Amino acid sequence: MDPLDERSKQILYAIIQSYINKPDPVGSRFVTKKYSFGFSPATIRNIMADLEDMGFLSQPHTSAGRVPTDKGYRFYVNSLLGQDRKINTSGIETAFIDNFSRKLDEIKNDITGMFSEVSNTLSSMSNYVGVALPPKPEKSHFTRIDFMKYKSDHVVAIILTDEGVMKHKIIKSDPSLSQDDLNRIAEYLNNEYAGRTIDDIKSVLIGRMKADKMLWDKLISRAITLCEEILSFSESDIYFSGLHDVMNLPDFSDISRIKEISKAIKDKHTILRLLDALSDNEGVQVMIGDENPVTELKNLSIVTSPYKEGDRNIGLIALIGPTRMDYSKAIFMVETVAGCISKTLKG
Amino acid sequence: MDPLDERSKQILYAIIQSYINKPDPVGSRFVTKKYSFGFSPATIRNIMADLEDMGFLSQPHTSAGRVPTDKGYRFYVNSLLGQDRKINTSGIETAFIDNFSRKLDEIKNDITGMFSEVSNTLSSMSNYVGVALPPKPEKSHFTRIDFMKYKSDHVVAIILTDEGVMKHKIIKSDPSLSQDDLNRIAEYLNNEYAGRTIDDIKSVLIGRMKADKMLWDKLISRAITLCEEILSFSESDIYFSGLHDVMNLPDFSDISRIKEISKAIKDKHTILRLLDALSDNEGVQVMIGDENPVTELKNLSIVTSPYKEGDRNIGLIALIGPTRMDYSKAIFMVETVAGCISKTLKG
DNA sequence: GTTAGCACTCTCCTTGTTCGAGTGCTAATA
DNA sequence: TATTAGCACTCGAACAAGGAGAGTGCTAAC
Repeated sequence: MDPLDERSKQILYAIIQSYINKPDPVGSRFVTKKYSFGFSPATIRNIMADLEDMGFLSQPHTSAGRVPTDKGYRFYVNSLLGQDRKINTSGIETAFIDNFSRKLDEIKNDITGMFSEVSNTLSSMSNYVGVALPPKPEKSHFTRIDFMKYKSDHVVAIILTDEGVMKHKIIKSDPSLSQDDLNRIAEYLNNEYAGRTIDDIKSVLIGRMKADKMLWDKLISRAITLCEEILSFSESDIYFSGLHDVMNLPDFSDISRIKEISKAIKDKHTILRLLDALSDNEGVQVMIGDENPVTELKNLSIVTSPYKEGDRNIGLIALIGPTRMDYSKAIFMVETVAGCISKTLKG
Repeated sequence: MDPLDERSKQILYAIIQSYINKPDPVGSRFVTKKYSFGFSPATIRNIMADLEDMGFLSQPHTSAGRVPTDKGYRFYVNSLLGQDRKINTSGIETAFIDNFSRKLDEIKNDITGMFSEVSNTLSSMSNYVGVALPPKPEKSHFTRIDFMKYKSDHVVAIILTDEGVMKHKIIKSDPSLSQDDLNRIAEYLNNEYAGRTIDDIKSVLIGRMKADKMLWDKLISRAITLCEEILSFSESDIYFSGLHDVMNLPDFSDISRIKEISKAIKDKHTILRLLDALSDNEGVQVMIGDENPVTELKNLSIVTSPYKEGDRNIGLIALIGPTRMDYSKAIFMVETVAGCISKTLKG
């Protein structure tokens, strides 16, 4: 299957690592000097030519060195993912991670603050764009709901979930609903449905509530209308940060590349959909350049990992950067930060 | 006071308008051609040299045309602000404004959505960075508070205000406080303090609550602790948008300029403080380049206007762009959008 | 299979040149 | 006295030419 012999692999690996380290096309002479393979430049040249034929490398122009292709990065990432990543080789200090973990714990009651902190940390540590998707309310366990009357013909609904995710919503409602009525509806919901996921409640239980109608008559029918509106959440939140830092990377010294990435994160919907689709998979995932289904991201790479509550994936974080990404560091960071979040949500 | 004669003013005005329209240094020949003042280029040159001596214009290099200085723009803006702006000269269609106004009305119950819509509209219409500051909760009128017990040792507090701004907060609390206790505290607060501004409650009433202590004994003392924590809001929200669109302006064709503006809006705190300081002033305000107290904004201009609820300024919107801004359009937009918001909040 | 040697290619940088736009100054003009 | 025409001058943008440097592919020798 894999037509690469060991030597070619080592050289390819070395070239990619060197290029990630410094974005200059890598020449045969450089390889022999920097890494002591014990071959002359001419030999390396032959191998490099082969690697180019196989699509792992490419030449910007005839007399330049070689540059990895997406396929080359894929090889590199695959061998990284095959390695044992328990050892921190990313250059990120463990003290920093501990510190971050402690900080998360302090602010875990403020889900907004927590996830903006997460994306900030991701980006500032990596110099790539940090992305954080908070737990989706639909997948969370319903803990409690409360209603408040507001301005006679509106109702404020507040939903609490296990992870502390809270949604509030102001809804126009029948003015004849009194605060007492609302309290009764809330009590009913809290008693009957606590512990279920919102998705459950939405799909299955609204049907059942309709069946309960005989019990509660017209109050319940109003409650149903209310709930249907409340449980239809608008699009999830998503936190980005680090566009500014990314501009300092040599990969984005060209203004059109900045426009590219800024366009990609500008319309959140696209990325949201993409990440949503990934959120059920396990472990770190890497999408390199062209592998990306979204046009706007064809020149970028995404490293992403879900985080868990117990054994359910409930959300996701990611790093977006140039295809010439420090994948080793990015993978380590994303894995570590996801681990911190899972730990915080558990504790 | 003003050493400019009418003729010089007209020429200066024309030069600035031309430069705003197209960022090429304006030469004497061009002025004579484009605007028919009836003088030869030589005469115009003399006047331009005078204007340069007075600091209204500057030359990028000896043989280039002239470019407005900050002082020049200030002259331009002052004469704009002196004009009657009731007439829409900005090229923005009234149909669009009506549409926007209607849209605002639809989503006025969702303060987050509303203000992100505001900043989006500002930016997409102008191609500058749109900024929106939602009403500060501290200045809002307290309408209602509610508490919910959460995970035995936490309390969720929800505060509603007149403008519908709602803050929720999860607070660690004494586990012995029962939901009943919480309800009684809430009832007390709702009865006693509805209608006051949060600032009021914070500064004056917490003192009074302490005096009430005899009445309610230890429950109230707990309530006080709770309230103190609840009413200390974190920094206000601020919505930015349009960094992406700004990149298409010729003023930001240089990457370092993009970094500049992106840095400026990256740390929200600075701009927040700046705008906060302006929010008590009446009407549109323009800060041009150097006039700006914040270093990061020395090369940018800000056009801003407060919006009202009744006759109180409760929040603020702004446009940030290059000093070569279409001030006429920007002023019109900011004024109009602020008007729409005020109208929506009233209705 | 590996290596040395060599001609070749391509980019980057520097230098020189031209062209055009626009200026400032001076002397002539109304 | 204000305005204008004329002219020499300056500067930047655009283009061309040439050399340096890095790296390649190919061939023949080891």
